[in-house]
Amino acid sequence: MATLPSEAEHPASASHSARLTDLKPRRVLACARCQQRKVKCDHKYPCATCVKSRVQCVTTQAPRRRRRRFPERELLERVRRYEDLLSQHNIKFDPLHAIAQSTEEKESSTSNLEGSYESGDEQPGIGPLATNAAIQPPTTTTTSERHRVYEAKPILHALNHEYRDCDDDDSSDDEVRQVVLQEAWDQAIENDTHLLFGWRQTVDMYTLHPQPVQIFQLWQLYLDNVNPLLKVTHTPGLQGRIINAAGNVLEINTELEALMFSIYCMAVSSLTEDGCQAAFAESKAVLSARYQLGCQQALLNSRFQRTTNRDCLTALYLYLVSIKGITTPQSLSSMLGVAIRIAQRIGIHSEAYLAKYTTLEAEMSRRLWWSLVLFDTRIGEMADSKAITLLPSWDCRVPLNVNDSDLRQEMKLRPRVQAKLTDAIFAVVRSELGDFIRHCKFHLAFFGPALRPADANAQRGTDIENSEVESYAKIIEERYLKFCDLENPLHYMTIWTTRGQIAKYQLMEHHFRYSGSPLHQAEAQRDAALSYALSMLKCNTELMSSPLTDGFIWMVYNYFPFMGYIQIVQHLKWRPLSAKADEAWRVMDENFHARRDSLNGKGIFFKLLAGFILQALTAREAAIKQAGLPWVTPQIVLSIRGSLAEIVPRADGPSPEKSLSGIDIGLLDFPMPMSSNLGHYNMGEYDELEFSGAGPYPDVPGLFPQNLDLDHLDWFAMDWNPGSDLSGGTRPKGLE
DNA sequence: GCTTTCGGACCATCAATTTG
DNA sequence: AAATTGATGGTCCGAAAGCC
Repeated sequence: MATLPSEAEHPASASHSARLTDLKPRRVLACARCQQRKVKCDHKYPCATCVKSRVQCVTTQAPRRRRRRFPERELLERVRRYEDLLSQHNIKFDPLHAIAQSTEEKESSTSNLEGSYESGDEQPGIGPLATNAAIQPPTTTTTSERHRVYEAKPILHALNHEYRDCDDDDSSDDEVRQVVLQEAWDQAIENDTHLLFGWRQTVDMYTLHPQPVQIFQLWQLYLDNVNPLLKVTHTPGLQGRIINAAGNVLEINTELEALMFSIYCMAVSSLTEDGCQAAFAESKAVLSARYQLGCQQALLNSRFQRTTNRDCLTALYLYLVSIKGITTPQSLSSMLGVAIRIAQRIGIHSEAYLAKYTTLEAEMSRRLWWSLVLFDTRIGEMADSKAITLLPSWDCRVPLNVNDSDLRQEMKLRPRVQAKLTDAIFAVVRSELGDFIRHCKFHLAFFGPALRPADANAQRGTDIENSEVESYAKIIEERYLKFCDLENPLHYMTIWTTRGQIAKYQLMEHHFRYSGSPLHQAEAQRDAALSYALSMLKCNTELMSSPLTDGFIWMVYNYFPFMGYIQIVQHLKWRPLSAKADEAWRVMDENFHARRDSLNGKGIFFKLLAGFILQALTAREAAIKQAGLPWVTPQIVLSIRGSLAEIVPRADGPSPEKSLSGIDIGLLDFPMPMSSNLGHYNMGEYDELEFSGAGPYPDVPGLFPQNLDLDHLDWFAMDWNPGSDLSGGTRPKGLE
């Protein structure tokens, strides 16, 4: 006999009205895998069957009970047909659909007004290529003269036009041909979607959706915590579609469904563990697993690998952002490569293609492209990717600094940028900074040497006074940051993220000038490098410690000021008692303190960070001993000592080797595997100090017992997100 | 011999309909 | 309003197939 969960266990299973069902938590169904396998499920998380099989258990919830199909729709259809016949034969009658008709007409004439749906479920696809209606004649091209337009010449076009008149440049032929070709491929190869996420499972998608109330909760969280930073969805257009979809999760088109699940994923990932429990009475792990499975399935159903639909690509992008905490940067970077390739196939990287779309579509595509590229760049840094996309090899313009409400479906021309402070300020400023950086000499030297101007090498070092980044920093401050309000969370994020990024780029530019250069760095120049590093940490501390960034903290975790730490520690080793040393220790302490929750006092990354800082500490101890000065323990050392005591139980036996600071050196002794992740980032003269063998303190034997090999340290790959599984010490192997 | 797959029996739920 | 009906949805037994 089938054994359903008892009523006591699942109060919602008692008979009551549908409205009550909506308010009460729905009963827990068999997990997705047991449903699929049709085997008994104990309805726990994880369930016994999944535990036994050692697979991820994904809980599902019963959806609102489907209303019984009402035959009225069929009757109305008949009435409509008979009315049509009456109309055709000029027979007078009282039309039942007078109201409906006028509503439809009104909708079609005003469908482009602000607040109207960008595209309903039943409307044609909204992707740039999915709808011809969205294509504008190229005469309205928005390409400005100051931008060169790069348009890849389609080889098919060239082949077909070889024997035609030069004037006969009918690009519509090409488009038709392209569509026909794609259809042919679609027919020839029915199913290749399993290549990335495996085969589609038989799990019913609607069981993975949350209740409508929760859908709106998640949507609101997304609007509060995610959308202000990424701006890859158009709120006035999307909101209506989500409201519609939430009312009937059984009939959502696959692309919108993927987008909804990716929004759920992002909303959950923007929450703290406690916040998630408070809002949804479930752990982040459980909800994330459910929505990630839903998103994967919806993406598979949308055949995302061959998609031309922007919703689908946006969903893939948001999904990838949301899984950052549970993937290695290497895997994520590979997946982002897929997303970038899809974006390029759609053409959103190119103004020549974007000119063919409506203003709204083109603008949203630009936002998506930039967001994708900037995320790919960061993950590429972490994964030590040799190929990054942030290069001057494409011409998609920076998104306009306009509000969502300034972008309307019917617009023919780009809206005029009037306000400095729009709801897209964060996305715009970081894209502008990215646009500037991708053309910088130092950036090209590190990431795109082949694209560097021929004289760039000669220029290095000779124009020391002429810092590209410094000049641009002033422009950004004048153009945007000075208008920002430090009380406004989004502005606060914009100010400190931008300044932190600029400090990082100044540091990189500094090393571009001096790395391998015959010019010797004066102390003042080294101090400048230190001040950039300190600035990186200070900006990061502002972001980490302010309550204003609570909702945006998921983004802050993406930018650990790794280079800043390296620079500071190197400086402190080189000049342990310099004038700025005390400030450097204080700044590190403040950042460490702000980061403490995310480090959580445990995990391999904490040990790495502690071991790294210990290098500077050891140099300080030696210098103080030598100078005969009194020892004052930096605050950060006390914090590390406290955290270490928590994570490493004191073993009995001979007392371990201790430094002046009281830190057990042995506790931080671990092998250093890992690939060279700083290969592209030369530390300049510090390399000399670090690896020459003699070191800066040749007369102090055994100075660096924990001398971490900075050139082989996987710092970029560290994930400081407390929600990350990786921070628990499960990776990398060999360090546990 | 163990595991997986899946047809379909069985049961719960609840909107619609009927009854009193 | 209560009882009844019947469509729909969820569970999981157990036979059959697959795998080692």
